[in-house]
Amino acid sequence: MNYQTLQPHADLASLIKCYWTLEIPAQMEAPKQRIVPDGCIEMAFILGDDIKRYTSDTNFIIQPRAMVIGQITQPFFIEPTGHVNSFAIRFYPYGFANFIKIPIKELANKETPISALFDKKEAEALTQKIVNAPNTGVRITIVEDFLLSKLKDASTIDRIVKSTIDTLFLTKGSTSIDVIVKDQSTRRRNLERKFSKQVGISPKRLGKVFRLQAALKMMLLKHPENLTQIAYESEYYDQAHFIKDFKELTGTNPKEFLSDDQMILSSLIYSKD
DNA sequence: CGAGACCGGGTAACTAGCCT
DNA sequence: AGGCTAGTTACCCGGTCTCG
Repeated sequence: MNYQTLQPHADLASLIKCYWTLEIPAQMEAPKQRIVPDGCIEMAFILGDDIKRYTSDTNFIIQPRAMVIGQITQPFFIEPTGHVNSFAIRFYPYGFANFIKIPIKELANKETPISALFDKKEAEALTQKIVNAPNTGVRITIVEDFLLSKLKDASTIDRIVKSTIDTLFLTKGSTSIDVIVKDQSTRRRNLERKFSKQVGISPKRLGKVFRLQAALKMMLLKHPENLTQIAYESEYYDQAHFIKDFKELTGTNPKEFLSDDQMILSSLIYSKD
């Protein structure tokens, strides 16, 4: 397995967190991978064999080979059908809205083919170029040229949205929205509207995702003595609350998650910065 | 039987539709 | 954009379950 992350060009660094590539040779029994929400929006190109995404225990769809995955608020289960070779762009929560015309809310919890987001011919041309490119460096150049040409006004990230997200991230989602609104020159309703437009999910929901990510990181890196400790350190009011959120966002409970090597592996892959 | 893991219900906080 | 309000979700705190 080969997972790599790369940094974006300075002009796009405010919108793009990183690029990543993943290569895994075909396995006889390719395991299902669990993808946990991380608050980011991804544009992904599948360069290897098809990837299935389960929509229930038994039903699945084949993911589009060039797609955008919006905010997710539930776990995604994917499964390779052969060898894995993916190239993806990870956008900050507010980083993708400026590139498209349709409300970003419509991208949540699913894959959208890029042909549905941009001019069809343009999208096809981009996909072809990415597929045919000799290496990741060239792919990044292609994608950056494309994105820069689509970026109408680079300075349109709403400052209030950005500072709200920063606050939520720094406090692991524990700051109440009321407190955030008090410090800003905006009303609650207005902040929600801005989030809906720029991020695609509500402020509270994004905070929830950040808090879970903080807890996950702690669980994976620290090898905790007990889970109660993790709950408190990641700003959960109590264990009950921690477990409830954990189950909602990852599909399993914390103990089970820690005891399954495969889950740990896949969440490390997808959550690494 | 004690400690950690987990569940459920009432209330406070949040979200979203509609009106101005 | 701001304000009101109904419906929804999260918080908090009570409890049970499981395992040594």
